[in-house]
Amino acid sequence: MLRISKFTDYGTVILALMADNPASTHSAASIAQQVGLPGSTVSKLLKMMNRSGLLTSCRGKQGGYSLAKAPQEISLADVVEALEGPFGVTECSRQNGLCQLEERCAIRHQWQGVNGVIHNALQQVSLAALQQPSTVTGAPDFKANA
Amino acid sequence: MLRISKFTDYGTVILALMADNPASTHSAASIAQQVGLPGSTVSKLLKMMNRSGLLTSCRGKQGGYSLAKAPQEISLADVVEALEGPFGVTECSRQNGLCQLEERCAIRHQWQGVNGVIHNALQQVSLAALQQPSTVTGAPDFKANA
DNA sequence: TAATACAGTACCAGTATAGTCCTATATTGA
DNA sequence: TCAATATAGGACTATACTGGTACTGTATTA
Repeated sequence: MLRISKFTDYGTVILALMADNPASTHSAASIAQQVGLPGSTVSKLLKMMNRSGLLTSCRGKQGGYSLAKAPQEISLADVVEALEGPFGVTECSRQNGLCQLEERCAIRHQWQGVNGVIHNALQQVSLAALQQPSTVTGAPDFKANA
Repeated sequence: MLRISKFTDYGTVILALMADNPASTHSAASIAQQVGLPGSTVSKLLKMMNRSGLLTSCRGKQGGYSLAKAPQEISLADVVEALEGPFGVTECSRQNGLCQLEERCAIRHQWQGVNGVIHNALQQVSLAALQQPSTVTGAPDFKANA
């Protein structure tokens, strides 16, 4: 299924919330309360995004998580890769050698092109853009060069 | 995971093969032999794509499957929808009422925008384009209207 | 030193995926 | 009419992934 996981979806919701106050630190509990998700789930997500470098963390009283970069500098592609691993809409666009059809596949390069277009689309949407009423629009631009 | 299923991947390979000879009928067995996939799997895929209206079928001797439309008129979006159901990269862009966060989600409309961009990208790649050496390129066009 | 909050990991249930198999039905040609 | 071919429609299985929970450990602060 061409769909992001719920975790990634939740991740973007959490990050968008944090982007409202990029300077302050947010505890897992307070985030969970605000987005309406189980604390354990939110905590797991925050840990994953911290390990991927999207967040910074601080333990102890007054501890919590903060954005590691400015909201303008974190894209949806970053979030997807942080929570789902290397980007790739097909087996072959993720890593060579995974697909049994690789040798005889006639359309591998075309899928890799599509992969790039979708990746690009996600890269162009930042956390800052997510906060705007309706930021994402327009159609991709394709060229038939043959 | 933002990835098409193997079935969808196989489906595009099969359709691209059929698009080489759009006029003739292809039996499941001959297709399986050519693409190097198990006959039962190919047969299942062909049945699904037939039911979705991408193919037409004919039983009996000399029977088989043919493309229901010209290769130019079948897009990757059509194939994805035929084999994976309604298009949607998030729960909320697939159908209303599926996501528990729907009420309080601040970024739902932005994701729906991203969904549209990706759908558009897939719609612009036809089976005919898949046959070309390197057809898909370019970056999507975004507008920040706020 | 106790409370707070993150770090890491293991675990479980539910669901999706990929693949196989079996029976039924339609078509064709001898 | 009969037999061979080929699709139609399922049921079924094993595996992997997903989403969610729980538990133990560690760092920070008052």
